[in-house]
Amino acid sequence: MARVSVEQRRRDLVDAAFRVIARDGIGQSTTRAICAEAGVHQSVFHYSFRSKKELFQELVRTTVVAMVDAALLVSEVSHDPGKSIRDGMRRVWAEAQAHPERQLVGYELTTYVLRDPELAELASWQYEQYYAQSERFVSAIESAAGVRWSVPRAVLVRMFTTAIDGLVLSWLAAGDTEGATAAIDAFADYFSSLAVTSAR
Amino acid sequence: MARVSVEQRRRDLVDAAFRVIARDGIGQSTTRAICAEAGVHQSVFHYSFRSKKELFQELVRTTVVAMVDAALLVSEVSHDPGKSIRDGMRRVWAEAQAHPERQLVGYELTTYVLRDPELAELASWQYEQYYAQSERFVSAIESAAGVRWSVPRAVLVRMFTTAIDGLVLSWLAAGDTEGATAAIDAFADYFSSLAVTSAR
DNA sequence: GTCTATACTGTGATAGAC
DNA sequence: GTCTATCACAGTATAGAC
Repeated sequence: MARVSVEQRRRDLVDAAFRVIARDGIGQSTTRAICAEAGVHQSVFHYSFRSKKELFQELVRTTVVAMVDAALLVSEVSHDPGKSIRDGMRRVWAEAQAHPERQLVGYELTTYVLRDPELAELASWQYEQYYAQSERFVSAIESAAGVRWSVPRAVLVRMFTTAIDGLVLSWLAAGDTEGATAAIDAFADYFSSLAVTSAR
Repeated sequence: MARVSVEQRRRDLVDAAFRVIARDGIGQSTTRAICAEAGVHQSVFHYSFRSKKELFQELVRTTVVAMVDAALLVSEVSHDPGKSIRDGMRRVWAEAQAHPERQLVGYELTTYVLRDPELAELASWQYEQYYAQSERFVSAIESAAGVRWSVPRAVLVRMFTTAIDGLVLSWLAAGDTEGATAAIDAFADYFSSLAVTSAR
């Protein structure tokens, strides 16, 4: 094995850990399995990270950032708020369908960190990232379409995020693509109906 | 230890497993921890269940039934559809706040069984139970208030279930009670607005 | 800096004495 | 039916040779 920096080793192991969890689940993400996936000896683990917990902190951060980046393309917002919302939700929905394992990893990491007092703050951080991404999207629509909302923006953001998060989880579990898609569109119609032309 | 039937032993171990997971998380639910919680020796496990997986099958079934039973009291439906929906959502929300560990166990079991091909069908069964319970509630409102809905009933049921499921998960993670409550009420307003007087 | 070897504990599961 | 003892292996972590 080539000599690489500790920083690179840590990135390699975090990437390997994600692949192991995506493929086999968080219950199988042992230090041995992660090192095997990264192609290094198991003892490499403990001079790259002080503990398994330390790797998981980095793993949650990088995974959530990757999920958020993949989710919403604010650039695709138009003057039509209804179309923007529907397109945005469908885009996120298509992304989730394209990478279901990544979504499942997200839920596994949430429940995992909630069980460890030292990691639990990562769960709230994770959902704050989701809300922030939704808020950027909602704000972009406000600007592009010149609208406000008939509910507080924070409430809309919460409902928007919840609708997607809840539908993806239920779709992973129940596997009912048509029902989930119908619900996505119905939610999009509702959120669109909350837009009111801004009095200027 | 008193001699008890194998059926009783299985029930005891399933109950103990639930308590272990509720307290310490699914990652700590080893056969040893479960037997210690039940007050029996570890070797008791394997003449009550053929494997750990067999216990988990029973655990998922009993836990989901208990969650569904605790959720919605259909009896409290009135002639006012808006009030019925808001009260129903608040009741489920209060139940979730009263027993957050039980909710978390629900999410842990979902992701757990999704990772095991032999157990994965339990995840779809779980969400079918949720939908069925929501559907009973929606149907009760239809009858009591004499209304229909401006979207297909199945779509309303899906949105209703998703709103609660998603809000509980985000509340467990982010811990924002006020925000979640505001979103609950906003969703309730929306679902109420879907009621239309039945043409008879 | 890297890897081998290994410590030590925890894991599901089983055999066999009582 | 119950319990002790134990298996075979997987878990995190470390010491020390190179």
